[in-house]
Formats: sequence, C-alpha cells, structure tokens
Amino acid sequence: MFVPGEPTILHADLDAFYASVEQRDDPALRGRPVIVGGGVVLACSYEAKARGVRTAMGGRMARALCPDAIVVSPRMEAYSGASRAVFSVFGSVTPLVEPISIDEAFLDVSGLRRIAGPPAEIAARLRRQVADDVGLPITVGVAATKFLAKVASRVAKPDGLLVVEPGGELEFLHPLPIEVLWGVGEVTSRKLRGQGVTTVGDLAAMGAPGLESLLGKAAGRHLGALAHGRDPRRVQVGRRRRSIGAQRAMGNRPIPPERVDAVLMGLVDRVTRRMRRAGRTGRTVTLRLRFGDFSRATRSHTLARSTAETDAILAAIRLLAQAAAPLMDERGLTMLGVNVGNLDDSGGSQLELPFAGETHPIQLDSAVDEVRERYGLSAVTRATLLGRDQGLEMPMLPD
DNA sequence: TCTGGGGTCCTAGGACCC
DNA sequence: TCTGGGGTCCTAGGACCC
Repeated sequence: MFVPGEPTILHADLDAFYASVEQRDDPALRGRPVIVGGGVVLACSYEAKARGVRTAMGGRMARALCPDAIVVSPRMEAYSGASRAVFSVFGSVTPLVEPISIDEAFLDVSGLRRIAGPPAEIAARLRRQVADDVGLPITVGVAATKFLAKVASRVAKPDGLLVVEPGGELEFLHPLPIEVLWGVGEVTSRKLRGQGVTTVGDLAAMGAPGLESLLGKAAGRHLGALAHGRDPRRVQVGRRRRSIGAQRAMGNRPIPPERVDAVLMGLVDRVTRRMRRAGRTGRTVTLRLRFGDFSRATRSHTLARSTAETDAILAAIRLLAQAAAPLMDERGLTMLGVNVGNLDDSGGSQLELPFAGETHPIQLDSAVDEVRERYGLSAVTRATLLGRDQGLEMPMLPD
C-alpha cells in the first residue's frame, strides 16, 4: 500500500543542456533547430526535437529530418563550466545535493520550510536563479520520492515546474507509459508490451510473482515497487564514481591491427591521467571491444594492488588485448575501450610535479621534503615516481 | 540511420576458503 | 572415502541511463 508523503525532493534537470548552452552563447542560434555533434546527435534543441531529431540518432538521419538544422561541434569546457555554475546554485539552496549527471541532480529540501518556504516556492526560485545567473532553462519536478520527482520533471519539460501533491501520486503515475519507469529500456519495454502491459497502472496490477518471473528478481521487484509509488532511496550526498573509462570508436570502419596498440596507449593515458587528477586508484582493468556486427565483448583482469600508474595499467591492457586478438581478427574491430573499476580512494588529494628531463629517485625525495615543509610531516602518505611524462604523483592526506 | 562517450547495476558460473 | 552449506571474489555479459 502506498503511503503519501510530503513532496520535499526536487529533481532539477537542465533542458536540452548542450544545445541550450550553444543557444545562450550564440544569439543567432536562438529559436532555431540546433544539433550538437556531427556523427551522432549528442544533444538537440527543442526546435530540432519538434522535427523528430533525437539524442543518439545518426547524423545523417537527423539532417534528413531537419535539413535547416544548425550543426555545431561540442564544446565540452563550456558545458562543464555551465554545469559548475548551475551546481553552485543548487548548493546555495541546500547542501543535500546528489548529482546524477552533468545536467541533473536531486535536492532534498525537507528541512527548509521554516527558512525558505514550501518546496514549490523553493523550486520556483531555483528555476529563476538558474535562468538569471547562468542563462539556462531548467525543469524541476517536486515529489515525495526520487522516482516521482524524476517523472514529474520529465512530464513538465521543457522549462517547467510540476509538484506531485500528496495523495495524488498514483493518480499521476498510473496513466503514464511504462517507459517512464527507471529501468525500462528497449528490451524490458518489449517484454512488458508483449504481455499487454503498457501503462504503469497495468504494471502495478501485475503482481510480484509474474513480474519477477518475466524480468528477474531484482528488476521485477524494483519496478513493482516503483509502479506502486514506493521508493525509499534517500538523497545521497558525496557519492563517488566507481569506475573511470575512455573509449574510441571509428564509425563503421574497422581499426587496423597495427593501430590497436597506439589507440590503447592513448586510452590508457587518458584514463590514468583522469584517475590521478581525481585522486583515485583502481584494481580491475577492463578491455572493451565492439565489432563490425555491433556485437560486444569485454576482457578484464584484477591486479594485486590498486594503482593509477600508466605503465601498470597499460601492461595489463596489453595482455588482455593479446588474448583477444583472435576475436578482433574474426569479427572486425570497430571500437576499443579501457575501463578501470574497483576504485579505491588513494587517500585524498594529490599533487603532480612535472619535471623537465629525466626523473630520478633523489628528485622524488627532495620533492617529498618540499611538500612536507609546506604542509606538515603527515601531508605525504605515498610518493610514486611515474616516469618522464607523468612526473610525480603524491597522494596527500585529506584536509 | 546504422550507432558517441561517459557511466551504473545485475546475473551467473567458477574458484576458493572455512 | 566421501562430502554440506555458506560466503567472497573474479570474470563475462547484458540492460539501462544521460
């Protein structure tokens, strides 16, 4: 049975984020169909969506649907800058912010009624402030649970605000198509529709045993609960990433065998740099492959110790690639990816000191001394010599 | 229309340990 | 000589999300 609760969770979601940033920065793009990305559509403005263009669609089809669209290359720095500005607005509303991606987050405003007014007012102010400070449209859903708040923002898009009032949750939820449920993608949708289940209400009426036998235990249980409006998940602050990866696709052209090692070196370098910058180390190294027929494969290996060192991770990736070579020959390789998971903290922030010329253990020692002089003896927990390109990495104690 | 790059979580089998 | 039940970790694959 569903127990209605106070709508105190906000789901804030920027509208057509990349495309909106482009329209903000170039007045000539405003009011016009804008597509970000060339080969595939990374994002598109609502004017383009109205013509049938969708995220992840092939560029050729997008241009066919909307020949007058303006296609722009992505500017990732502009988007992360805009994202930081928006999250700083979130942070001014409440410290209880759970980021979900570059352009959306949950906010828990349950304790703020006395000082900031009811959630609906907080949400309206938040939207105004993002518009005024950052110049971007944002939609906010407000409800008693994360899931309902997320559905509310989806229904309210674009540039909207929707509060799911207590007691009205199921009335709001049950007429909606099953695809609004988090966890219903193409495959699950097909399975459910095959059973005549098309709305969330249908799914709620289905009962746990049928659902679990159709979709598996965890997924069945999860979706059954959501369909009844049950979602006990709290807004979590300070969640950390569990894996870091990079990949490289070559369209439908195969990657020649003699290029594989060079691509892998580039990917490993990208991943390990990002790991060191984030102060993370990892143990499980995964090689991801995609082939001409769009089948996929992964090969992974777990190292004895957690690391962010380029050499150690590259060595593991090379062994995996060697073992997978027959597969690549057979099916024609079109994508290579490198992932490091099983992420640990390496114990705080870290410092990279680039050296010109050869690195040497003595330089490491003097660098450690220098850091200790500046920040105290306990500042350096570990120092690693990473080789000429990487300089020094020194995980520091948290501050 | 063939399909980018970054992630999360779940399942299932096998190895290994107690 | 044969053998239980429970737990953890690792690997591979798959669905899904933005």
